[in-house]
Amino acid sequence: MDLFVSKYINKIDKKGRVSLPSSFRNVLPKANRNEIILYKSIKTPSIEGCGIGRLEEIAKRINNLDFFSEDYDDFSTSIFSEIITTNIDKEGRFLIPEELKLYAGIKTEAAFFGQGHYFQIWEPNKGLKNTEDSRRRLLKEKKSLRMMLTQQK
Amino acid sequence: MDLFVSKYINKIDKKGRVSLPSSFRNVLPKANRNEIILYKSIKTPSIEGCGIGRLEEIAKRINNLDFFSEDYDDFSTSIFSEIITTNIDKEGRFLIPEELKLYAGIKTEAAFFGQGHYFQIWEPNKGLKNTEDSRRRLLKEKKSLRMMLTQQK
DNA sequence: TGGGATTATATGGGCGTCAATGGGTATATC
DNA sequence: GATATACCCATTGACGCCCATATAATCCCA
Repeated sequence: MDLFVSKYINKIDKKGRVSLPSSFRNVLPKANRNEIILYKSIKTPSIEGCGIGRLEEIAKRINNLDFFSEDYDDFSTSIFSEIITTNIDKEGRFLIPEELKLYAGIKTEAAFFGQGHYFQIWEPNKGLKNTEDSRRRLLKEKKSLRMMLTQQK
Repeated sequence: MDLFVSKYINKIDKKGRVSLPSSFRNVLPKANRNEIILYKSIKTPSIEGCGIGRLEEIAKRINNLDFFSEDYDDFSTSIFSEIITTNIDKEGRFLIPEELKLYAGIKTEAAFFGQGHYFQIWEPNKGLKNTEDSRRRLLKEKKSLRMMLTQQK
């Protein structure tokens, strides 16, 4: 499985360490299994994360923008300076930077939600509520959801 | 990781020394890990820096501008003639030239912002405000910051 | 197939190393 | 000699590495 799926709630210890769920670790490429990137989610009070391979793709994309445009600086600043790389120790744990914990309201526990090619980290209660809300919103759009799920090809 | 990412705020001591963040030092090629170049940012009151290897890349960027335009001379002059090389000591610290400190309004603390292939040094408050402004511009103009971050391939 | 043995995961804690910072002193530049 | 800069050493706190334990999952064999 090469996608981040399922959800897990792990504890943050006194040193601030938290285990990246084992199944998430296995999604990371063997070459860079000890480093991930984290950044503030744009739409929600949560942290998003993924392997560093993605960072190179992002860099490439930004490089294609006009270097002397204002957009270039805006993207470059909003992305590169806001992305945080963090190391995963031998036991599969990492540190969530204080600023990101504040942003997500995380204190003693972190809820990991697989999102396919990336994952989100939430304060557990907020995360669960967000899941319910998402589902509720989807069901309201019953028709389109059914189409999406059952449509062939 | 071969990109400048994240942000750090370091102190400038009485002698004017400031630590280049460890993760930034690691981006510099092992061959020239004790030397960086600094220059005034064209668009913002900040200092930009990178390894000396990037000089060629900067030259290329400028060359892509219309040679006969006013911009060409302006960029060429304001960047190349203003580039300053500075050495990094054994502890990873360097001196920010007085002229550049003045330009950026830096006094006792320097904020380092990763920008991918280069980095910026700001007076901390100005730098943080700039980050907010950048993000606000992107979101308001619906430029797809989210796409940039999550898009596949 | 049941139950003990082995392995993996999440978690806790000790300790050495490194990064950031401060300061003394030698060397150099003028 | 005065100022600036590089090298050396010291301190502090954070982080990485190592080891240990508990619980859960898996395996293995009679």
